[in-house]
Amino acid sequence: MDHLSLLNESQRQAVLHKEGPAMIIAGAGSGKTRVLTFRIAQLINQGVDPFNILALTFTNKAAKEMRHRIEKVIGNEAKNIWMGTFHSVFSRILRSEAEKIGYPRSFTIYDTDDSRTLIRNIVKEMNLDDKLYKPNVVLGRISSAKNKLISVKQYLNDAVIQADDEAAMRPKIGKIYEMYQSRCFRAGAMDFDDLLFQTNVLFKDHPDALNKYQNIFKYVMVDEYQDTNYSQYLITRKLAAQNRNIVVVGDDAQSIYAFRGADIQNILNFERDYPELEVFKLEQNYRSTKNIVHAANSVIKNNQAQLRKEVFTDNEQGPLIEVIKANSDNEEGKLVATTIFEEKMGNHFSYDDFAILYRTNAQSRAMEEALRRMNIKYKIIGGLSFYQRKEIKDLIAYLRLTVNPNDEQALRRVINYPKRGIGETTEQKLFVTANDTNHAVWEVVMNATEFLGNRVGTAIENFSIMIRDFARIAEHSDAFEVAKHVAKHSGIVDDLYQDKTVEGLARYENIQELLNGIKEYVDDPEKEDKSLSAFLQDIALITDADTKADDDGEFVTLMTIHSAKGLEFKNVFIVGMEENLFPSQMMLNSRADLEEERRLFYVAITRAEKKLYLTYATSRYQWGNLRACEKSRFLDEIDPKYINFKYGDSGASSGGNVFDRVLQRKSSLVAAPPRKQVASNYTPPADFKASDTSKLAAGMKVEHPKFGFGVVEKMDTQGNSTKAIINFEEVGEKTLLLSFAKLKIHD
DNA sequence: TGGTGCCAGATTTTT
DNA sequence: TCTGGCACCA
Repeated sequence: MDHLSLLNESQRQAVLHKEGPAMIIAGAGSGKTRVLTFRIAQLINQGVDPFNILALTFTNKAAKEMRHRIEKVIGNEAKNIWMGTFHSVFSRILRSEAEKIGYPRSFTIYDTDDSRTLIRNIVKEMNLDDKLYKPNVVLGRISSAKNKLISVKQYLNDAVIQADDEAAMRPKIGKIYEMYQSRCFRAGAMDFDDLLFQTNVLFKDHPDALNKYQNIFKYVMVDEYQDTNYSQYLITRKLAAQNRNIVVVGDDAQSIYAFRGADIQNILNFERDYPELEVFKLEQNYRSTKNIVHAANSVIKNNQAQLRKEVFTDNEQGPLIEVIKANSDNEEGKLVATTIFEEKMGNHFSYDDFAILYRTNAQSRAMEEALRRMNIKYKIIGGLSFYQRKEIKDLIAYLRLTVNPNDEQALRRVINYPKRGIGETTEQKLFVTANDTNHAVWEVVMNATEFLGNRVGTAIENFSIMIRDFARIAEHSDAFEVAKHVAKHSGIVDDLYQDKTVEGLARYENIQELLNGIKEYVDDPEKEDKSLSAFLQDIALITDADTKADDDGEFVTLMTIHSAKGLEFKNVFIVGMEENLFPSQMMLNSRADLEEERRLFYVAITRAEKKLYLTYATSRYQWGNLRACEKSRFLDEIDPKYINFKYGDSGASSGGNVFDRVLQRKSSLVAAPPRKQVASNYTPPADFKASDTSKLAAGMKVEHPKFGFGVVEKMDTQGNSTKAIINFEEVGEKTLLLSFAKLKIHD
């Protein structure tokens, strides 16, 4: 095996480990992914069937990357490995076993927004104080119960939990949990936590199913083990119970998801469950310079709770870590942007070599502005994801309803969008009737005239006829065909045509973009199931962090530290190194919280290969107010011999007093140009009629009911979908999907 | 029923 | 600053 020569001794031992339980403690940058990939390749080379290997990762991205790397070593067989996040692998399994636990095969996956709205509704229906029962608080409580595998029944019967809720003045949470769970069940929906919870239920109540998967997954591997919660821990324990071939990889110093129920206890549980366990420690860092590794070590030393491990490196010393002080968040952005520009020019870096990491998504704004001003291309990972935009959620809601008409949240979302005269009162009546008569809401919807009388009844029944019509199409068409039909006939597109503001145009384009995305999904030869239902399952678990980077051009990457885990960059900026921001003020209440925050800082530092910059500002806008900031305690925890201090240049003018900054802001506000509305002035003529676009070609002049006149620049045909890139007189270049856009050809 | 306008609360991180 | 919820009116 020639690839074994690429490994150091402890890596090699870990790779060669074949049978039995093992734990790999892998320090940051110690070649963990390489060890995992090689081990899988090694197993397959030794005759293990890829279908018998289950590899669980933390993000879809990590899974995809690992698959690629294995493919490089062993070729196409890599496709057959079961690899993915806990959520995606087990939703796939639940999908085929759904009936066993009483859910429909095409169950809906509720995202956090759906869960929150449902809870808000329940709180309202129960006449509880919504100031006390805030959706986020309630959901958090329910979620952590589920992650600890506490069912509704157990929750209600547990004296300690009940006392806890009472002490918090929220005694009704158990009741809400009960309602919430039964509503989800009736809607044929699972939330994120249910995907794990119900997998446990399936394995507990159906030994035959458990047995089946125990026999499939002869070799189980778990990456980022320190971030698993109890529910996940139990799933892996059950799956590995028969063959005991389980290998977990983790680093307690990088545990940053306790807020989501991750429990370091799982590492200790693991040692208890498998006394015959072998432990491998990977301590040599291949990623970063000595300065960075030592600085990271000096930070993590401040944590009391940690497994003993000494990360070291043979890499060069490298430059000192720069600490940069700015007078405001905007100046911080400016300093970061200019530094990136100068470094790139001076050292022949690509923009891909830079990442800006922050604690909260809100901080991206100042950075974006500065980068834009300097014409530096950037890409934001995370934040408000594409699938969270209103118009996208609307169309998705129609699609969800098409697949699963019991989906309550989807129904609420679109029953009166676009407006069809079904108001809030009627909507309430629908749900009350359903509850009173013990019917599914969808039953009531289909027979609305019977329950609610003729006037509104007809409107509702028409709506239901439309949805059933969609469902009929979905039976024999792929996801793209259905989506295209739904976009047109639901009235969403027409509704967006009405809106001529910049935002309106953007929304319209987003719908196009979604359709393009579905088209790509359907054309992807690796996807076996092209049904709408499969597509919906897929996107429910995709986050923005997973979407592939835009192929062309180089970009500076912006993201939260959480999403940066597992990644590495030559140059890293950690911005907003301020008290109450990083560490976050929500994390200052307990030692455990503060230590998690410190581990987060450790993760951030160890993303850097060559050079690390830490920046902070002495004032910052928050909720529209300027606030003074103090530099983070974390800066003082780094051994100063690894640091070089630098100050923002504009400090000389005024000393950076907060009040001066206010004045400066005010004057710059006055000077700022008025916001412009780049709406198109074009209004389509009353007799606008779309032409047959089958012979459309570059150079032709066209008219679009929303964008006005334009010239076709380029046609782009892929499979049976054709896109036209059109340069419009008023709104510039747009890419339109021909099967969808209404165009009139002028010759 | 639907539109407007005011007020309060939000920012921690993600599957 | 921005958003979403709610009250009030047509």
